[in-house]
Amino acid sequence: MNRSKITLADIAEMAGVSPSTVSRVLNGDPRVNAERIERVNSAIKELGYTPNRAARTLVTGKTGLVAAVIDSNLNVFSDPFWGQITTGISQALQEANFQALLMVRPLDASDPSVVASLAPGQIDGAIFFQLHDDDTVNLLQDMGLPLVVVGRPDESSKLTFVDSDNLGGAYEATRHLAQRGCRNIATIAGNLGLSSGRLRLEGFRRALKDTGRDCPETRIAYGDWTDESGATAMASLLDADPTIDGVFIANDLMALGAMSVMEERGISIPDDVAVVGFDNMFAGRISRQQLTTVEQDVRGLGAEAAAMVIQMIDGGSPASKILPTSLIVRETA
Amino acid sequence: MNRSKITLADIAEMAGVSPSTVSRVLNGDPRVNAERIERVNSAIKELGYTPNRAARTLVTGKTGLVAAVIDSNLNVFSDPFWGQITTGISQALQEANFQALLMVRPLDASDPSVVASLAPGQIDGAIFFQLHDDDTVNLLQDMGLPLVVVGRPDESSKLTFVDSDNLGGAYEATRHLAQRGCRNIATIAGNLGLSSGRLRLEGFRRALKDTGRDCPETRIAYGDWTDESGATAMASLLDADPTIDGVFIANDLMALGAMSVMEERGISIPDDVAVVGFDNMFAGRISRQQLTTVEQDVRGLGAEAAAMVIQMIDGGSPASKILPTSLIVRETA
DNA sequence: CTGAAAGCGCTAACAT
DNA sequence: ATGTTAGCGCTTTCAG
Repeated sequence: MNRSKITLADIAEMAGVSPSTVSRVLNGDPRVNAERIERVNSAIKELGYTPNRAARTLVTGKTGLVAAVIDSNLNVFSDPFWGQITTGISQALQEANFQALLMVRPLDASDPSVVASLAPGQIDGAIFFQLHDDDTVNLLQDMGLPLVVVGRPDESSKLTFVDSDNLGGAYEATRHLAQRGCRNIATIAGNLGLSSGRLRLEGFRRALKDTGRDCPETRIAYGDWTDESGATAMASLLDADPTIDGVFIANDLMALGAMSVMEERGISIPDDVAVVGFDNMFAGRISRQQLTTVEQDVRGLGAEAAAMVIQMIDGGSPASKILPTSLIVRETA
Repeated sequence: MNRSKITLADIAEMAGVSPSTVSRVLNGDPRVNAERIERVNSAIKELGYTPNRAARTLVTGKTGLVAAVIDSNLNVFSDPFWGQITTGISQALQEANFQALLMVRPLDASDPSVVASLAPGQIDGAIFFQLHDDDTVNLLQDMGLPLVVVGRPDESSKLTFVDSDNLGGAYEATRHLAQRGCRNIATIAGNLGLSSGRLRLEGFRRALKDTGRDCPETRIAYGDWTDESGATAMASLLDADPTIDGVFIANDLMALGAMSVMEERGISIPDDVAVVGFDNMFAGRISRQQLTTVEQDVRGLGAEAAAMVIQMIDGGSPASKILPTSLIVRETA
C-alpha cells in the first residue's frame, strides 16, 4: 500500500508550495493564504497523509504522550474503579490530542528504568494512581515532569491531586441516617492509614455533631476494608451497644460483611438497623438487600486528572481538586 | 534537570569514541572492543543518559508502541476483567521493551482519525478488545498493522485471536455436576449472538452426552447475561421440570439471579440443586453461598495477546490461541 | 573494529 | 505571506 511513506515534502510538491507552508497549514498558522490552505488540504486528503509523530517530537520536544502510572505493588487494578478512571483519562487526553501511555509497574524509586521511562522528554506528563511511595513521584516532579496524583497523597505533600470528597460523602451518608430517624448511629471505619479512611470517619463525626447526636467510642469500630473485617466489626458494635439503629460503613465491602452478620442475628435492615456504605460497588447493587451507598464520580476523577496535567503541560499550575460524591438511596437506608 | 539534555554525542565525547560506537554499544553490536564498551557504559551511567525515543523512531521506523484498543461503544471497561487484561498486556509489553498505548474510542471505520492514529508508522502493533465491528480492524490489518484480538471474532474472520476455552470450561463445569451425582442437569445459556455464549452451551451439551445424560430442550433456558434474566430463566426451568438437580449457568451474574429464585422457593443449594457459574466474578465469592464457578486466566489473556503481537511485529505469524480455564469448587456444587 | 557522513520527517528561525 | 536553511538525536551505510 501507499501507506505512511507519504511525507510532508510530498504534500508540498503536490500542492506546489514549500514544506514550510505545509507545516504552517498543519499547525494552523493564521497567516497562510486561504487559497493555498485549500490546495494543501486537498493534497493531504488525496494522498492520505498523516504527519509523522516522531519527527515532530524530535524537533518540538513534545511527545504528545501522558503516562498513566499504576503501582503494581498494590495490584488494585483488578478493581473496576481503576478501569473506569483510565477510561476517563484516555478519553479526556484524546480530546486534547494527547495519547495515554499505560504503565503498570513497581514504582520503585531505586529502579533507574522506571525513572528513565518517565523522565521529561520521554513523556510530556504523568498521572499517578494510589501511591504509597512518594519518593519516585517527588523525584520526577523535581525533574520538572508535570504530574498529578489521583487520590490524596500525604497531607504534607506538595503534589497536585484530584480526589473524591470522602469527608463530604461520609457526612451526607450519616446525615441521611439521621434524617430517616436513626438516633444511635454507629460507624465502621476503614484503614486510618489512608486519607480516605480518615476523612470518611471525620465526615461521620461532623454529621453526628451537626445533627445533635453524640458519638461514644463504643459506636466506632475499625475494619480493614474487607468483608470479613466488616462482619467482625459489626458483631462487636452490636455486642457493645444493642440500641444501635443505624450504621455508616466506610466501604461497601465491609457493609456486605456487616449485613450478613445482622442477617444471622435476625436483625432487620433497615427497620432495626439502617445501613449506608461507600463506593457503590457492583456487588452492593445485586446483594439481596440493595445497599444504600455513596457514589464517587470515577470517570470524573480520570477526566479531571487529565485536564489538570494538560494544564500543567501548558505551563499552568492548577489547584488540587475535590470532586463531589452522591448518595444513592436504595433499600438498606 | 540536566537530565534529558544529554545526548549520545555527549557520551561519545566523554568516552572518547565516535557517536557510531556509542550507538553500537547501545544496540548491542557484538563487534565493539570490550574495553570501549566499558568506557561507554560508564559514561552513560555517570551522565544518566537515556536515549531519545523519538530520534530513534525517526530513523528506525519502529515506535516501540503497541496500542490496546477498547471500543468505547461497548463500555465494558467498567468490568474488572478489562483492567486485569490491560495489566497483563502492559507488563508483558514492558518486558519486551514496548510501551502500551491505551485507546478508548469509538471504533468507527468511517472516522479517519481512528485509522490515522492506528496506522502503521504511528504504532508498531495493536491489540483489540471485544470487537463487534470488524471493519476497522480488517482495514488496519490490510494496511499491514500487526494486530491481535482478545476474544473470538467471527468464525469467518481471518484475524488472529486469544480467547479462553469457553467450551472446555463449560464442559468441565457440567461434568463436575455429573460427577457429584446430579442426574437431571439443566443450563442457562447466555447470549448466543456471542461466541462465548455459543461455546459454553456446546460444552454443556457435550459433557451431558459424554456422561450418558440426555439434554431435553426443557432443561435449556436462555438469558442475556444479566442477573434478572438468570432469575427468570431459572424460574421457568424449575416450572418446566421440578426434577432438576444441577444447573450450569453461563455466567456468574445470571447464576446469582438464579440462586435468589431458588432461595425464595426454599430450594436448598447444593443439596436440592447444585449450581456452577462461569467467570469467577467477585460478587460470587462474597455471596451468601459461595459460588462454584469457572475461572478464566484473565491476566494470561493479556500477556498472551502481547506476546503474539510482538511475534507478529518480529515478522512471525503466530496461531490463534485458546487458554485453559479452571474450575473453582466452592459451596454451590 | 571504528569513524565520517548522510539522512529519517518535521519545525523554526531567518530571510525575503 | 512564503521560501530557504538548519538542525532535533539517532542509526546506518560506507570507507577505512
